[in-house]
Amino acid sequence: MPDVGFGQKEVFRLSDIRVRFAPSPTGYLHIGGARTALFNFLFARRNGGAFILRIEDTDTERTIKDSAEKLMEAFKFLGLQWDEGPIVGGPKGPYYQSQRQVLYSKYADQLIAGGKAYKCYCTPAELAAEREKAQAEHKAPRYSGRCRCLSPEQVQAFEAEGRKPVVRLRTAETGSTTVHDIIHGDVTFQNDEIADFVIMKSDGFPTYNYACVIDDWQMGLTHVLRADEHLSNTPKQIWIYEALGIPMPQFGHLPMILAPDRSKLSKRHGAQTVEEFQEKGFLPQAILNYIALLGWTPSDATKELMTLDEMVKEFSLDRVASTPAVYDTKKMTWMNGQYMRKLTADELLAWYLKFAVPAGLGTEDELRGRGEWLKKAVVSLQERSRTIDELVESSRFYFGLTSDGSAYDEAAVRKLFTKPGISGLLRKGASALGAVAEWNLENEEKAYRDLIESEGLKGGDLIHPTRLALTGKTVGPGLFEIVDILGKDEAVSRLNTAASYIEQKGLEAQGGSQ
RNA sequence: GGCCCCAUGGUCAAGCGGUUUAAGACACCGCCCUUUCAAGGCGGUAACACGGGUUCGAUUCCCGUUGGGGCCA
Repeated sequence: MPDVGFGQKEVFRLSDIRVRFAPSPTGYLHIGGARTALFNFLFARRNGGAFILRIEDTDTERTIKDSAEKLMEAFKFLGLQWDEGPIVGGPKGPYYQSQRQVLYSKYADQLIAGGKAYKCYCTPAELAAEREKAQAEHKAPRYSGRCRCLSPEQVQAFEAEGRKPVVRLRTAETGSTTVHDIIHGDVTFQNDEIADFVIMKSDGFPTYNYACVIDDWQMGLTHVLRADEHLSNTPKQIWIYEALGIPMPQFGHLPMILAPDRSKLSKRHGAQTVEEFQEKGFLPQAILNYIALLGWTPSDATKELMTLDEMVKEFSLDRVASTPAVYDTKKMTWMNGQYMRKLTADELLAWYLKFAVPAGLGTEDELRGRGEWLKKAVVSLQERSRTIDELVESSRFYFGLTSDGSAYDEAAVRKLFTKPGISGLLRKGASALGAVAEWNLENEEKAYRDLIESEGLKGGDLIHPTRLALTGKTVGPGLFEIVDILGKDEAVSRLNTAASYIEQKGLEAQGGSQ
């Protein structure tokens, strides 16, 4: 690569960079696709280029209704904004392949007229027979090329039979085709493996490889960064570029993201789409940060926590790995926790509200009406939650406990509510709190500490049962924080309720022998 | 089946021929802090798939084997 990297030429090229993400609308956006999109996005932003979104919806059988919209919603959620594509438009549209049919036909006709492609009338049955024969001979299944030179009479005969032709590209039987890949280096394929492949199907729709080339060219792409699974398709695409005599982009095949069982991501692997992680209460910045690290490392590999802006500044293709990565939800969950802790109280509350309403904790208006109180409650759980979902679940006790005792953790009841004298102690706690004149954290804690001292107890002897009485659980925020947020009346009431429950059930007698 | 890609701890991953007694993170296990749980701090267990070369010297380069993945149908 001579004279690259100096002077105006390089500067001009950098600002000219155009990349794309081109999903098929056949389902949700899984994290592999999201990662490919992210790398394209980062590469474009880093170099001041354009990031294009194109929907590859020519395979009408596999296209799932609304999934293009779902896909775009996932992009919106992640904050990956495309510069050209559906909704935003752009100079190279339309950005749905289904609306670009005339282009595919036009250039197919041009290829046929130029002798670079031809119509093939072979039936699926005939092709299957050929393929079986090849397999039996342990050869690559390869089209024989027998429709290459049909006479006008033969064509007429086939047409009369009502056969619908496909269009095949004429390829060479000898020699080789090399992909100059940014990630993998040169990868060479023998031409006899390629054969005359189909570019237009008998139903008039283009094949993936063909439509992809036409669009990548027409949209002026400089780089094609896509998943490794397409590396084997690339020599065919190169043949199309050459047959058309059009400029080729640079290719970069990104390592795949694999499921924990090391196979390709698919439905049976559980949570793996952006939508699913979104529903589980993952933050977009955590998802982005985590998937960025799958196949890429910043120059300081020990600095893992990065904002999108930082990633943009740091991104470079030569730090992209060529090895596939298995994703690990545990690490992503940890990272999500890290990001949750960085949120301001208001941001956290906003996220909380989105999840608390569907979780049945109240209507949006009701929750908003609890304003500052709710914010304090949510913040008290911030350091203890790794997802928004966890945050919401762990907040339930603030809204009330059922009075029949089912709110109390069973194992904890056996351990803490069976101590002789515990109900009386809880009632004393209730009185102590009830007597606090000015309700603030210091006074509440002092009242309780005084009680502990006068009873000759260790702190935990009273604190643990109190936590259980107040929250039904043994884990949670600091006790006095809980007391303070609950408020005097509620705290007193819950303590007395617990005491009554213990008395009614005769729990203390059960623990008497301890 | 043919072709292609890949190979450092359970996972991500640094390393790009000697500076390595092989970073760091997650997970796991201890300890500290502590009213619980988290968070935080400290420490620990754990890896260069195998076999040949090349080289004064290979985790790093080449070949093969094995394993994993993908594409074609």
